[in-house]
Amino acid sequence: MAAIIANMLNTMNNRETDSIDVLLDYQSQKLQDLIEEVVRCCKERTSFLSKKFDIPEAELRCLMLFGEERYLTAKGISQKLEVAKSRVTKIINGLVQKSLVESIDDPKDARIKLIGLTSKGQKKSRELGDITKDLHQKLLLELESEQRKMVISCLEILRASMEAVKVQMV
Amino acid sequence: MAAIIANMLNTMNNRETDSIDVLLDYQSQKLQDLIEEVVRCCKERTSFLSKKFDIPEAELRCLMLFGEERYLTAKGISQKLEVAKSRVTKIINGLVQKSLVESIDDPKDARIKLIGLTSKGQKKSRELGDITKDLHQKLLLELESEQRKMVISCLEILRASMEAVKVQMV
DNA sequence: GAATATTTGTTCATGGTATGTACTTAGGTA
DNA sequence: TACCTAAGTACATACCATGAACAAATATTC
Repeated sequence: MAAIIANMLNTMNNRETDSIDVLLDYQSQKLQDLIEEVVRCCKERTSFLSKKFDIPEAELRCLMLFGEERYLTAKGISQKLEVAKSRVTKIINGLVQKSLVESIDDPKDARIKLIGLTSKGQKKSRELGDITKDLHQKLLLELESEQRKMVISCLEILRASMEAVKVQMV
Repeated sequence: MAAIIANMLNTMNNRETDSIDVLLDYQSQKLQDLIEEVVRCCKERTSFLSKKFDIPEAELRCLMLFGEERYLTAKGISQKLEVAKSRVTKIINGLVQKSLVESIDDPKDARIKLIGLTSKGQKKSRELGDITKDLHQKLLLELESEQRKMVISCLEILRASMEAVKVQMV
């Protein structure tokens, strides 16, 4: 069906009155399907890692937040993860119970708890980061050098357009 | 920081011994970030629609399954949605309570219930589909004609590569 | 044709994701 | 000191999703 339309479009050579609309219809459907599949594939990946490590997805996400920073606060984590503060409490509790993270009192402000990775947590975090990086490198190695650059710049264009549409949506 | 590395890479002209690895490192990080942002943007969109229609995301997804088909079975929905059968029961219950969907007994097989959209459900489904289509068209209209084709073919390449990596992962 | 197996859908227990409100405690400010 | 704001927690609620156990109907096999 899609092939038929594609052929139609080719033979029409994009010169007819509504061929532009037909083309746009076809392309937007294609775009929708492709994005959906990419998203699905990412969801599969995170779910796979969650099962592999036997750690809930939200906790994994939290674990990956400690990039260079030694300590994070619950509030900071809440902002980076884009979830409510109360959600962070639960996530941290899970990680503390697994001894991946520990919280100490801020010496200057007793309201604040500093959350830091334990050595076990650091190991897991590094391991997880390595797997993710490896996965993306493998993905790039599927491509020719020129394709890599093109795919990345196309994603950049796509992201910018999505942002632009989001803004004008309101 | 990324800009520094990018400049470094340009001046090196990709000829040094490890420049390929450095480039790959840079590109894989970039790829990871871009994909993450695209995924986040999609999640925002579905969450936005769910709030706008006051219908849970899973139910919206289900609503969009009735493309041309008059009736779907719970099993069919389960496969299309890629969720457990028991989940479908809940989703259908929600949609029935909102009078968006109704289930009738299959005349040939008493085990099977045929799920079909009510007229209200058809309206919602069409409305939802129109919004989604409009969104993707707006996105494409942000781009030049040539860019559109390129972004779509790049997404196709990306999807294929993700699939290839997934397969070799096991 | 009766016994057995399979298919369809439901219920229930469980666990993960996420929010918002109310609350406690601690710091800042007037 | 009295008041306000900030940080974190507890709790109620709702949604997402699975798997096991089950009931009813249909298929298969002998």
